[in-house]
Amino acid sequence: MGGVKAGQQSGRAKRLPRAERERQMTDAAVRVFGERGYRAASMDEIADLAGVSKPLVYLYLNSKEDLFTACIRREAAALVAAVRAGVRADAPADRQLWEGLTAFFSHTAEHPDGWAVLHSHARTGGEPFVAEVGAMRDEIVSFVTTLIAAAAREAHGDPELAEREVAGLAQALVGAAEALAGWANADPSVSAKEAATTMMNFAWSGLGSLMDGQRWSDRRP
Amino acid sequence: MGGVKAGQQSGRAKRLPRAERERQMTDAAVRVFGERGYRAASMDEIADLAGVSKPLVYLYLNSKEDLFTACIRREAAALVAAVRAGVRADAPADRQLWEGLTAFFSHTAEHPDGWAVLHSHARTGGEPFVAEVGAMRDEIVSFVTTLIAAAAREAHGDPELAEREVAGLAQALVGAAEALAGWANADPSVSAKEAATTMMNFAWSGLGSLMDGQRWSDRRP
Amino acid sequence: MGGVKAGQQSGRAKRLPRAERERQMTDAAVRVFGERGYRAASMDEIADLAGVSKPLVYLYLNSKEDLFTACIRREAAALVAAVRAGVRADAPADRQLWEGLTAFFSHTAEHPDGWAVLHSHARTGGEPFVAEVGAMRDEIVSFVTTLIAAAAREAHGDPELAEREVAGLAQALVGAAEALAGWANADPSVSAKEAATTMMNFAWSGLGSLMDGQRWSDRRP
Amino acid sequence: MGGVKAGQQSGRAKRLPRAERERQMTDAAVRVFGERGYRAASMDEIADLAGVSKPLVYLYLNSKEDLFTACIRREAAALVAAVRAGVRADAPADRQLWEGLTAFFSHTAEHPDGWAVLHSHARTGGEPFVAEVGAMRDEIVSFVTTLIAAAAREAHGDPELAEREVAGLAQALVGAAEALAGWANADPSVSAKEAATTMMNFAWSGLGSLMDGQRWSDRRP
DNA sequence: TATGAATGAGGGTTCATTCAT
DNA sequence: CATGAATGAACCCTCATTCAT
Repeated sequence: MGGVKAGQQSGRAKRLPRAERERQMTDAAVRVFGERGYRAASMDEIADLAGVSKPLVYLYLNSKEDLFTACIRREAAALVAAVRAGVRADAPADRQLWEGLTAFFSHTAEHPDGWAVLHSHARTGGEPFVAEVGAMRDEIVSFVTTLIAAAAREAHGDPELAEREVAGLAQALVGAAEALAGWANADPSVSAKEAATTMMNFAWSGLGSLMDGQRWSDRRP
Repeated sequence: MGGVKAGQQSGRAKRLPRAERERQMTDAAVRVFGERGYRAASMDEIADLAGVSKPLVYLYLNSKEDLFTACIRREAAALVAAVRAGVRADAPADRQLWEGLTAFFSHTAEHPDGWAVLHSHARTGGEPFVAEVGAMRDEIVSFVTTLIAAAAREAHGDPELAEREVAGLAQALVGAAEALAGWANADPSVSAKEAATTMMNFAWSGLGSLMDGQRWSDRRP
Repeated sequence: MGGVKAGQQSGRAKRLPRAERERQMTDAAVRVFGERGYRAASMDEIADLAGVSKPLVYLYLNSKEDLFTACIRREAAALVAAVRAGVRADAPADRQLWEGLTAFFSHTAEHPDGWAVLHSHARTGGEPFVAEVGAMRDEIVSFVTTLIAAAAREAHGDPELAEREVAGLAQALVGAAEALAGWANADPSVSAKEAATTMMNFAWSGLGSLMDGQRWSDRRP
Repeated sequence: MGGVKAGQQSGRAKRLPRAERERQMTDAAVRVFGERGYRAASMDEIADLAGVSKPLVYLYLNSKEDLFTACIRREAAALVAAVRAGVRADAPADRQLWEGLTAFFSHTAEHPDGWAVLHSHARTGGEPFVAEVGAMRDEIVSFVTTLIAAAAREAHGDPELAEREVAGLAQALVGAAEALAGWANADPSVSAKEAATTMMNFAWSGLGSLMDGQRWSDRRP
């Protein structure tokens, strides 16, 4: 069943500059952490997959915790960069949101292990990792919030959204996107664009209604 | 560091009927699994917190895997029951949805460890556990889907929602609700009703627009 | 694979006189010890197969070691009794030996677990058990020795067998018989009489030659 | 009680090449398995006697089962090699048999733990081990059979031994030899040559009679 | 007579980590 | 730069045995 293939454990590894070796190791680590989770991953498997000996991993990356942190940082940075790169700053806000979502779904689909590290595993490994991934989430939430505010100004001039309301909305939005990412990645026939469009359909008109001052009420007219 | 306080490890545990001991053990297990995750949880800590010796845990619950499965089943059943109990079947669909969401947010807020087991940990522990929570999730998704369909019929007669579209929407909705649960539980000042209302505001009008045939489009008019 | 079927673990066991309960337990113990060996056998399985609770086993048989000892004693006594019963004291010595062998092969074939306890397991469980089964072996060896001596007197008047020589012969004889028992029991088409006849063919003429003073020599004529 | 003296458990073990450490470990394992049996032996004791930590044993030998199998293989190979080395191929068949027996008794006397592993313990540890020793036993039986056949041709031209008869004889012979080995090893005053001679006296003339067509019969003339 | 409830002790196995070369 | 050799600590699990009814 799902297994990580063995690395090239052929004798002595060729000498390489440190930066590249570190990249190899982090690559391997992301794969193993992504497939197994933090606790279930073993440094043995990581070193083996990277094609180096365990002491070298410790020499460069210091400890399992540090290695995992490095994975989180790298994958988070890559995801944020991908989203940023996918957005044209001069486009209208809704278009920017759609582009960002598309980039998000594309990137997570192409880097499932990295996404698993961020989404599934970093949140179950205890405080230090949660904080690490929280930083990225905040960055994305803030980006989305900016877009929503921009859209609100574009379309309505005076958005009647309280700050607390926005916070909840952002959580819901990001959570919905994350769930959709899982769904889209599990079914290869779902493209990133399709997922992004579903999100827009789901969220955009709701946001619009909110900005128009409409609220759902449990008291019927 | 988050820690579970030690149980009464004083001498021999008082004799109790099996059913009650089993409940104690499962209680402890939910707490430890919820705080640490499946792999990081130790049977020693669970036994200690339950105030019994490890062999008794094994005698009654058989293995770590079985114990975790038992936790998942119990917490899933409790959550589903809470949601069902919170809904008045004769209310309008949107009201039912709001009631269900309120019950959902209430229950997860009152049972954070159980919710962590279901939401965070069961999904990272490998196939058997994923299947176990999947069943619950399906049950909830199906419940939500029914409500949406009912609302669509009530309000629009002829919902133009393709099946694939509904699948994506359900994922997004449930994902949003789960994310909101995390947010609401982290901030005690957010009540379950507030979270439910946020969800309704976010989702209900969007669903309405969809049912009216409106779609977001990346081509501007 | 080889497994011991579960006993009647139906609720509370009926009250029985102690002697019979002890027999049930020893029966079960012989079966489990025979199949698994001393260390691998578990008191749980024995109690279960006997259809009683574990404390009762301890109440009657005291400990695992005592229980195993009781098994050895019982099976050894049964085997010796079977061999004695199979021999007519007024027959010629060779006939007596054949009858004894036949009884031996019959009994071991009919009680494979008991035989396994004596032959395979009692000898690997450390000093106390070895001594126990050694007593039986000595008894049989002494019986055989008597027969050989009788035969020698019958046929030759003056047996030229040194005592040490007899000791080695007896070991070889009994070892051969034990090995044949394993062979015969493994193949159901081999009857006890056939095995006994093989033994006689193998051993009797050799003994005869010895008693006639013939010896094998490594110096060729 | 028979005990294995503690190894040098002082601090960190000196660095040694893997092959040598493996040999040390297997040596220790043979001793402990030989004295205690498979189940009763503990990896702790083996590691301690080998003067290394338990993880190293697992790193090199993989598991208790694999370690036991390695012991069986090594001791079986050594025994077979010793017997082969003791036999001059150009000697007459009976002389060859005597030489083989002498080598057999010598080797088992010098390696009592190895012999205990093969004879006593490998046969009670379940299928995998039984198969492993079975191979060796077959090799020896086949060797002996060849010798008997050769002797038969040398002396009698036309041996009238049915195949089934030979099978039984081989079992008896090997069983007798094994029993004699136990007897000889228990009494240090019995030399290997003496044991071998006893076997020849016991078996050779009997075989000769058989090949001459004589059979024991339970019907007296 | 008989048992359900409970445990101390130990066994096999794995893992993150370090030392010495 | 890179590794083979080595381990302390912990974990899951089982077992013989006892206590209280």
